[in-house]
Amino acid sequence: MSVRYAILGLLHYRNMHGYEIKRHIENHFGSMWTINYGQIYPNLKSMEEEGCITLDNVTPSERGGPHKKLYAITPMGQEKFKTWLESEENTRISLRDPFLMRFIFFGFGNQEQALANIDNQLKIQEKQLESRRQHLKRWQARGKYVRLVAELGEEFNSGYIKWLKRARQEIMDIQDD
Amino acid sequence: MSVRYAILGLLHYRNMHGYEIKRHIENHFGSMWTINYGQIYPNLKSMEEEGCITLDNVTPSERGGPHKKLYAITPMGQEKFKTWLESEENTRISLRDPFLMRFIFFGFGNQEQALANIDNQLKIQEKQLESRRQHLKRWQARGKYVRLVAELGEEFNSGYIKWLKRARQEIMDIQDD
DNA sequence: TCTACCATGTAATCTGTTACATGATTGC
DNA sequence: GCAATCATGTAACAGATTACATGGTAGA
Repeated sequence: MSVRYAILGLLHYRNMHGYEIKRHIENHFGSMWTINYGQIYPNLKSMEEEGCITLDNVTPSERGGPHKKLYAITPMGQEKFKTWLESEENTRISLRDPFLMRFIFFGFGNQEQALANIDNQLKIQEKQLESRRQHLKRWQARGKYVRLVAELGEEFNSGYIKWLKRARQEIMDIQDD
Repeated sequence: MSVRYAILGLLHYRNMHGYEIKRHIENHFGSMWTINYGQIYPNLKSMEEEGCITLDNVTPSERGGPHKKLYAITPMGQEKFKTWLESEENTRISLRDPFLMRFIFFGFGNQEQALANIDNQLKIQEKQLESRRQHLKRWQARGKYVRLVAELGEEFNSGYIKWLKRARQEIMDIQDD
C-alpha cells in the first residue's frame, strides 16, 4: 500500500489536505502515477484512526459542514515511514500499457491499422513529453531526488517515442516477417 | 480487462491450456507483465461460458479428475479480438515501482541508506537485463511485433540502469541540494 | 526418494477506478 | 452570471495478488 507511504512522505514537507496530496502525487512524482479521491480520502481517514496522521486544522466554511482539513504527520507516522524508507522491497518494472498489449498482436490485423495506431500513440507520447519537459523546467529546484525521478520519466518517454518511430519504420520496410 | 484479450490473442497462435498461457504472458510479452492463476483460470471459465473460447481437448489423468484442458478460440472470440485490436484505447505509461516511490523520499533518510538501496536495485536490474538479453536471443525469430516489444523492454531496462548509475553519482557528488 | 516443474482451481483480500453527490471560491 | 477550479466524500465495481488445496510427471 504505497499510497499511504506517499502521503506520509508528502506530509514531511508540510501539512496538506487531501486535494493537495492528489495534485502533488500526480504532478510531482515524475507524472508517472495517477491517483483518485477514492484512494486518498478513505486512506486519510483510516490513517488518522491508526494514529499515523492527525488533523492539524479544520477551516470551516461559513454556513455548513467542515471544509479543508489539514493533516499533519505524527511521530508514529514518522516511525512507520522511516521503516518503509529503509526497506528493500523491490519489484520488476511493470509496464501495463494497453497500447503495447495490442501492439504485440498487430500481426493478426492489417498493416494500415497498425500504422494508424502507432501514429496515434506517437501523438499522445509526444504531447506527454512536451508537458513533462515544461514540468521539469518548473520543478528543477525541488531537490535532487524529485528532479531525478522527473528526468527518468522524461527518458522513458523519449525512449518510447524513439522506439515507436523505429517500430513504424520496420513495419513499413519489411512487408513479411 | 486486457487479460482476456491477451488470452484471445495467444490462442491465435495455437490452442493452449492455462498454465501455458501464464508462461507465455510472463516470458513472451517482453517480460513486462506478471500474471497469476487467480486471473487466468476464472477468466478462462467465464470466457468459455460466454462462448469466446471453447474446450478443444481434455486429457484426463489415469485415475482422478480431468487434467490439462486445451482451449481454442471460437469465431465469436475472433470477432471480439478484432474489434479490440482496432480500437485506439490508450493510456499514459504508468510506472508503479516501489523503489522509485521510496527514491523520491531518500532526502528524508540518510545517504548511506540511499546508496545501499540504489546498489541493491542496480543488482536486480542488471540481473533482469541479462535474462532479457538471453530471452531476446531465443525469441528473435518469433515475429517482428513480439521482437520489437522485447527490444523495448531491453531499452527501458538498460535506460533504467544508466539512470540508476547517474543518480548514484549525483548523490555522492553533491552532499547538499 | 526427493526436487523441480507441470497442471488446475478457489477464497480472501487488497488495490484501483468510475461515477456520483455536494458545495465553496475565484476570475472573467 | 458562468465556468473553472477548489474541496470532501461514498458506493459500486473492476482488477490483481496471495495463500491455499490438490495432484501428476520427469529426472537426478
